[in-house]
Amino acid sequence: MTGPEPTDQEPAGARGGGRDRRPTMADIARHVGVSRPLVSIVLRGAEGASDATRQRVLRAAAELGYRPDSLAQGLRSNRTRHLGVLFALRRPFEVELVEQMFPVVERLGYHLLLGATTAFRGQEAVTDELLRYRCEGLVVVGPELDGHRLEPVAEEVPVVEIGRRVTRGPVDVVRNDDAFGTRQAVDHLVSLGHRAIAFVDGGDNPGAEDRRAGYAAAMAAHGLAAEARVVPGGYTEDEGAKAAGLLLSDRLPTAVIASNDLSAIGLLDSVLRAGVRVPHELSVVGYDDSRFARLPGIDLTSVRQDVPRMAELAVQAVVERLDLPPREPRDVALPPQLVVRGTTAPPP
Amino acid sequence: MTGPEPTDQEPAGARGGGRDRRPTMADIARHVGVSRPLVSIVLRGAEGASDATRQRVLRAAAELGYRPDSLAQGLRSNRTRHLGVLFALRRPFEVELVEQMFPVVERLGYHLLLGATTAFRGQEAVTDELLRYRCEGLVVVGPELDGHRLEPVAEEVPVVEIGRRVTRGPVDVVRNDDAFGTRQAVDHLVSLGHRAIAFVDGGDNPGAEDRRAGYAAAMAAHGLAAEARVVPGGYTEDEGAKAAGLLLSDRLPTAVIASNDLSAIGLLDSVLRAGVRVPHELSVVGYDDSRFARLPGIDLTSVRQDVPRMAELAVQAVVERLDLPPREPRDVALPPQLVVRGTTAPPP
DNA sequence: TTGTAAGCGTTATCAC
DNA sequence: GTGATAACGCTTACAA
Repeated sequence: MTGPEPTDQEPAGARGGGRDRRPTMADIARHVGVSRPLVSIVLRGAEGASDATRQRVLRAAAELGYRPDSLAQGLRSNRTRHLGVLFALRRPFEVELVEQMFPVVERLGYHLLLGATTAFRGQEAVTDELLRYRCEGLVVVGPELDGHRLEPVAEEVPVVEIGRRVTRGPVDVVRNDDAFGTRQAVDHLVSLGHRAIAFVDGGDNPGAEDRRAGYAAAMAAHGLAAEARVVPGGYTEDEGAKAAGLLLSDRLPTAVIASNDLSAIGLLDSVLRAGVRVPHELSVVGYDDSRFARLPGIDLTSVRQDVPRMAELAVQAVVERLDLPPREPRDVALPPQLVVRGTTAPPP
Repeated sequence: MTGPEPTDQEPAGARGGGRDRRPTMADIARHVGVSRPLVSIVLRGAEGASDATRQRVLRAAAELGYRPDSLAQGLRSNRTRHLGVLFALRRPFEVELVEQMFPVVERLGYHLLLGATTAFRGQEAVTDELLRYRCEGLVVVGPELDGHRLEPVAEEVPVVEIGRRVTRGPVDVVRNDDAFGTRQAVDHLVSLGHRAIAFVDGGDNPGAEDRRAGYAAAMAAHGLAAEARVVPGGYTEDEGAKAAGLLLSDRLPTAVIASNDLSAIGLLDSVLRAGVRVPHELSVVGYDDSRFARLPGIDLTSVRQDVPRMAELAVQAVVERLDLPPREPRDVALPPQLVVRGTTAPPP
């Protein structure tokens, strides 16, 4: 701890010269002349209060500027109605997924607590923080393969994984059919006349394994097993650029499928700088159909995942486990869709 | 409420067949054979416990898998040590800023509570949620101009605005010197030989007003007031594209400064599709130096804000108001820096 | 319909 | 150094 010594006293700031503490239900009760529980009933919208008192209580609450205390509510009722979501702030795909969760969570009567992993905080620390806040369920976007083990967490609260299954036990999984995605990419390229189609691997990132398998299977299905070529890579621009280096230094295929958009973009950059014309001499396909893929100047052919649907299914799965009796773990794989843009064309 | 009727009962899920409730301090106390407050002392690392009991308590806590309850802690101690941050999940610039806040907040002994505004939840709703959770301070990134009024909030907790001042009262502001940023852009273009330099406006978005003013002032300073031309726009790709339409349908300048990167990218797309060569026939400058600007295929000359420094200053300002006696509101404007890339060149 | 009593898990205050 | 007791703000019983 290098900063100012944290004092355990009441914070001084903002209370510019003896401001009142924030009003509680007791204040409202006193103000109206009823008991505290009655105020609670009214503010929760529960049954058991006359319309007359209801009016008076609500009026007083508004007057006093009352705001419910989520801490006290959660503590006492043993029900926070909060769902935690673990995701990486740097991954546009995951951020988009989280954004789509809000309306779903709201509709089911819950709230979303964001657990963002960053360069400074791994999945384990963030999970712990969410659980301290008594999240009732957890959605893990892009769970780490060798990282934090979620099994013990899944014993405590319902857990849903998005992107791939990493955890054994009663954990639901929502993902897209990654193998089908790369198969569509291969089909598309083959239909354009390509045969020498390389694949930039995604390492141990979410979905990467299936994308690789789908590529291999599709190549084999087209009788191109001998042409199949997997280059090591990852989900970042740097790794895509490195993969490009490997391809350039050896023999160049007529088409490359990258295991995600960022990697495709890094690869694009490298080959373009090396003087390779895209799509004239080399076709490139990405995966995710992220915001980047749609950018002018990139205009990347890519495989789109159904993000809103994934968000909806994931949240629903957690809530079901919360509100309904236990059931078998579910594993949903949504069909992705190839979006053809400017980086694919017939081979030279 | 259209979803399943929220039951107020205890959640059924995950407790697969009578799982134990999570252990509390009382459990540890019983396990070790000491009083509950003593356990509290040990776990908080406070003084007043012998090394012997300290060991035993810590061991028992680990054994039982104890996890502190933030709700109860916050409620009782009246000190959550949580700082809320309001930001838009869709704005890469704001996300980056938030990411940089984590280590700072941590270092000062606080935690960050993310309040993401989305298409579905505006600043007002999110602020309310953060305050219900007893955030002790609030960082507002890119405060809305005509939106939610923060004055009453600032009465309750310290508030810092990032990007521009919107709120009167004891609110600190951290921003970049937007006028200086666009001035650098103009200087750069003029030094390349440009005279017909247009500006795509940012509407009422954070910083837009000062960027426009800086543009106008710089043009005047170069004796180019007559050449100055402000086209209506915004901070999105769409608005940039629309602005491009306006420029194309009239007379094309030799250079354009867009009020942010996304708008510049939308503009780029439109002019490129119209057959205009960049930077040969038209130079383009953005603002923010976002991840997009650095992408190959975009390679946008842009104005960089010092994001980590802004994050640090903002957090420090809130914590100061929390821990230190009241002081005058502070308004810091950091100097941005022009980053020259491939979209600017001498005029034809 | 309303009020009383108790308790959620923790920390603060006091005795011993 | 340690333990009993009260309290944070709210909800859940149950009694009136």
